[in-house]
Amino acid sequence: MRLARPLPPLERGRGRRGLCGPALHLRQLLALLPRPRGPYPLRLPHARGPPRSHHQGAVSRPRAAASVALLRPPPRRRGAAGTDRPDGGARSRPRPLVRGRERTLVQGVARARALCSSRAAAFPRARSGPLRPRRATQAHPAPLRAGRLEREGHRAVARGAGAAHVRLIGNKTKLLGSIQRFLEARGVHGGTFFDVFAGTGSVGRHFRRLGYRVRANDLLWSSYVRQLVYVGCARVPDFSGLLELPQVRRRLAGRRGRAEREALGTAPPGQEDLYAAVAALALARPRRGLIWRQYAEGGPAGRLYFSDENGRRIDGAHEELLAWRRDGRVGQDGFWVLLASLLEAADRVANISGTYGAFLKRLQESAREPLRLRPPLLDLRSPAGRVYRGDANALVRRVSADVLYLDPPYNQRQYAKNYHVPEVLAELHTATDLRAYEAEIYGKTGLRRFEDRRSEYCRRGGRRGGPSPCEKAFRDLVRAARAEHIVVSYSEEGILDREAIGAALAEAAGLPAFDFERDHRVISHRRFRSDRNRNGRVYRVLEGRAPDEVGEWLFYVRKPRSRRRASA
DNA sequence: TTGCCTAAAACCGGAGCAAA
DNA sequence: TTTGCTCCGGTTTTAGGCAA
Repeated sequence: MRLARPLPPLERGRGRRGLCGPALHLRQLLALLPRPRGPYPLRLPHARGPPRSHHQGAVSRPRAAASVALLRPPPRRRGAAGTDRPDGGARSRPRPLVRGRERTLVQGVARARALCSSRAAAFPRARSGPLRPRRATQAHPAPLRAGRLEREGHRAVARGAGAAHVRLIGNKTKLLGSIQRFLEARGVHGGTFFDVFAGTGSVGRHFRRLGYRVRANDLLWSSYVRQLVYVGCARVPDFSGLLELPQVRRRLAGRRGRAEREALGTAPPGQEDLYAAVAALALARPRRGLIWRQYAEGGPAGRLYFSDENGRRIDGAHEELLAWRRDGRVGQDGFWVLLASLLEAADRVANISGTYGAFLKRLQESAREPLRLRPPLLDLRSPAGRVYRGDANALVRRVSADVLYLDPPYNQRQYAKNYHVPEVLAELHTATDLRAYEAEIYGKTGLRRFEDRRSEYCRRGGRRGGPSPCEKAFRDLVRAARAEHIVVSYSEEGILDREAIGAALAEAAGLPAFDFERDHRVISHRRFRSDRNRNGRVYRVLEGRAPDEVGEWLFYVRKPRSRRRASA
């Protein structure tokens, strides 16, 4: 595992991004499922934002509206699921919409018609069973869907033995294939790929599988730990020192140990020790530690993020893992792998409804399930990447790359505070004074201040017509970037508007203006909406779009060598 | 077709800040 | 001092996935 040198203390401000998703509920880890390629991008949740007065577009409105109308699915017959809903059958699949040079309008229309007419065949209902691999280079991009996993998502995975699982937040898009094609259409086929707001790291892992040398960064510990494992891990850590401990051997040889090991399934060649280590950790003696006290049922804080038993088991496993590291029984690599396994297991039994912004008042069924650790699915065939945990704007000045991928936060939610529980679990090993650390936990939901993990990209601000903190940070980042190819993924509903992003990229590349026709794409999908229409509430409908339709933007710019030197 | 379960965005109230 | 806006913390709802 190649670990980048830890960064100096983080300055307050720019470049923060939580799990981006996305997501601890960790936006994530699907890219490591056993398939060679496949677009499974994940996004962060939206926050409410002020209405946009108009839909800024590089394509004329009549043309866009025509495209949207043609891409709308045919009306569904009554009797099908959801057809009598006031939203007119919201269960219909989202409609892919790609504009621009890779597909002409005529081609797009023809494809849209084909898609609509063959929708049922193209997107059969998900069902359990073997998952079919999907190539990222397939002719049709995967449909985008709001806030849901595809078949390979958590439910299916959770049922499969030994598979990595994580509930995702905000994964409203499936963009990996689109990003890959977007780059390939511009002649980019390899080199170093820097995902500076990595979140779950799904994009970085995807490009790692394609042979890129990936650099991944995020500010959150919970994201960092996973990326050390899924992006930075080059080989299976050595657990021989742990497995020769008499108590560990006894534990694994016992009835529960054998059952636990069996439940994990067959280990891939060379990973038998990893599976045994995970089983040993899963059987750690439960303890009443910080997680139980602060976040579990029965704990004195009264926060219902975990059941009583799971809270104690998380504490027991965490404390045992720390002891193993302290005694030299596991090395740093092994520590990260086991910690990632624990983080994912805890996430699966968290009593929440998507984010950790609030716990549910009663334990939901999944939270009553016993904590189950699973070995992370390591990608050992692709080149290992480097992982950072730091300020994006500072880091792009230090780390050069062929491709810089930017997927900054685009809403006003600070992710550290929406995913504080996994963040606490992930960073707890860094606390030198546990009592002082615990004393800083406050509020109904057990937040920590996380001042060092606030992101300028979540700040709208900018009254009186001036640029927002978000826009300032973005302009600074692309100006300072030391990369030839810059790709930006951003939500249509985000803080930045299209013109601001284009202007910043043009300025960074020394262009008079950004060429939206050539280097900008919109991928359309359906917005997830949990609220019904009530009390006269009016939901924003973007101009030229169907109700609940929202787009994901892709931007590209090539930075000439002179600008890269100048910005360094 | 039914019904359970989950996701994740919206709601709401309050604090803080800057302009008028 | 008032007004209007952003930001934050806490909570809930329900569309849609999925299994039976």
